[in-house]
Amino acid sequence: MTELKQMPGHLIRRYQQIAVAVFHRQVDPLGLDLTPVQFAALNTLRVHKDIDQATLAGLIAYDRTTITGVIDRLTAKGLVDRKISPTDRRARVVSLTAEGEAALDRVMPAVEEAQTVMLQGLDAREQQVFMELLTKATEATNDLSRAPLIPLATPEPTEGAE
Amino acid sequence: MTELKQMPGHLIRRYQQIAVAVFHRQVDPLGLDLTPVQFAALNTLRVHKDIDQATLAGLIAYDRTTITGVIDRLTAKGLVDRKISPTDRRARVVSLTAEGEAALDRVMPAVEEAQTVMLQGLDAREQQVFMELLTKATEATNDLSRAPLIPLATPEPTEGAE
DNA sequence: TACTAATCATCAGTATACTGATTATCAACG
DNA sequence: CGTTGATAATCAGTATACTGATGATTAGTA
Repeated sequence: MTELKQMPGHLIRRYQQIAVAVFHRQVDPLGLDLTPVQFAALNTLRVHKDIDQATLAGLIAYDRTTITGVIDRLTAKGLVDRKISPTDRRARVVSLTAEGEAALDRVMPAVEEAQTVMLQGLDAREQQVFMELLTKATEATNDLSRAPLIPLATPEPTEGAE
Repeated sequence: MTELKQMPGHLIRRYQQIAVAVFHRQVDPLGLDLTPVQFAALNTLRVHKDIDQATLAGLIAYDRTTITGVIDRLTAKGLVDRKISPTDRRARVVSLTAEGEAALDRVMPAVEEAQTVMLQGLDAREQQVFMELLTKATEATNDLSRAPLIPLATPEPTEGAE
């Protein structure tokens, strides 16, 4: 496998660059000045209210260091609010502002369209297979990343199945 | 598709981060101080001798701006040589040094192992399907990137095809 | 309680990637 | 030959990502 174009790592890097370009192509015309990472943070904060930065990082597989800057910028834009946790003074609890909520509503359709564009080379069946295999490959190697995905602890741990 | 984990863009970003981590896990112990992008450049320069930076960028789908820094660092390490093109004084012709060649030889097995690790969650059949679909999806969206893959002009242009 | 280990956020430094601008050079054309 | 447009490389500025370190705080424990 000395051929670069046959290496998964190389293809993934290229595809990620394309994903970012497609995101901006869809989102920038809205004039919202959001990046893919910033969108992911906003989207997650709508579902999980009042979580600290470390938890947020785990939910989206960010590096803890990276998220400091991301939240800095989202705060500067007034889209999120960051304050010291009342239960742990080390932690910073992040939450969406009303502006953040509105921005998320506006950007959502564009982001969904971007996902469609990303997969435009594949037919419906291929898209499904691709997403399944990508999910499977990612889950199997999740722990090899410095910033693994860390789901919230589920209240009821299902025995046997994980 | 409001679920982040179902968005191809999000999964691709995660998988790319994993790819980088796996690369370093395999390569760093060799003490070579190479990044995935630097490896791709070296690997391509072995196949294509004496090409300028713009051509190299096209062959690996780099941004022209990015490659300036990459070649800077590879030059500083003594792995590549950069000189003004004898036929076009705007262009810089890049070539592997003997040290670059040796580094590439040393790092190659580690990089190949990294590709295997990346795909460890998939069986042989799934790996093949995944790579095919990833290649197809990437090719279909190549032109949406600021840094598309630009193959070398083939000597014989196939008629009919665009 | 005092000590130690762990955790949260942040900082410093480096390496991709991007946008947009600039300089040097080349190509094309009248 | 001179002007115009395109191209190669680079620079300035911003945003991820990473490594490794630090300060503040919490948790665990003797």
